[in-house]
Amino acid sequence: MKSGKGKGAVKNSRESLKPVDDRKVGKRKAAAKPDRSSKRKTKAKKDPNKPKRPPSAFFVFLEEFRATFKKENPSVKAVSAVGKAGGEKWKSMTEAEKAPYEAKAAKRKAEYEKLMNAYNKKQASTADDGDDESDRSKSEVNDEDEEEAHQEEEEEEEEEDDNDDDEDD
DNA sequence: TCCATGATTGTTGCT
DNA sequence: AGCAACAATCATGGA
Repeated sequence: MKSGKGKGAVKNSRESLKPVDDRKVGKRKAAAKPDRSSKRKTKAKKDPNKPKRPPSAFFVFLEEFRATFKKENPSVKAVSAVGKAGGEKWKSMTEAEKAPYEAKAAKRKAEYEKLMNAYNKKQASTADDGDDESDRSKSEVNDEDEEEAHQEEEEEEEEEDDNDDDEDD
């Protein structure tokens, strides 16, 4: 299935020349904030209900990749090893392969929005703390009754039509 | 003892 | 419209 659907777009994705762009990010990790008060993750204020960001397709793929990678490399210890390997492979994968991951990521995002809604409500409900009143928008949610339409399964299966006579790069 | 960092890319949120 | 920070992971190091 490696051929998959060339789609003609396969010609590109040759940026493998450079393992990493100049992004380097340097300090993108977690806002080096000398706030030891926080338990973990450097930040993470005291928002128990604050939904974390939905994992991108790459992260979804990474979750599975980590298992596989570790399985083949049980000796691996550095997280960067999986990150590099995963990133490299991710770039190697075609959009068709990333599609299922993106689909899951998209779903994850939908849940995130839902959680965000509930979180907003909670915030509005407990808008008691006087930490900062600057944030007054709050979205003005519709008070009570928010439970509705939870399970919204919409599996849009992307049929993978294998075009064998596709040119393999 | 315990938190932060490292490395990947994507996505979200704020300005 | 663009930039910045954060999402998981896990061993290791620094304080």
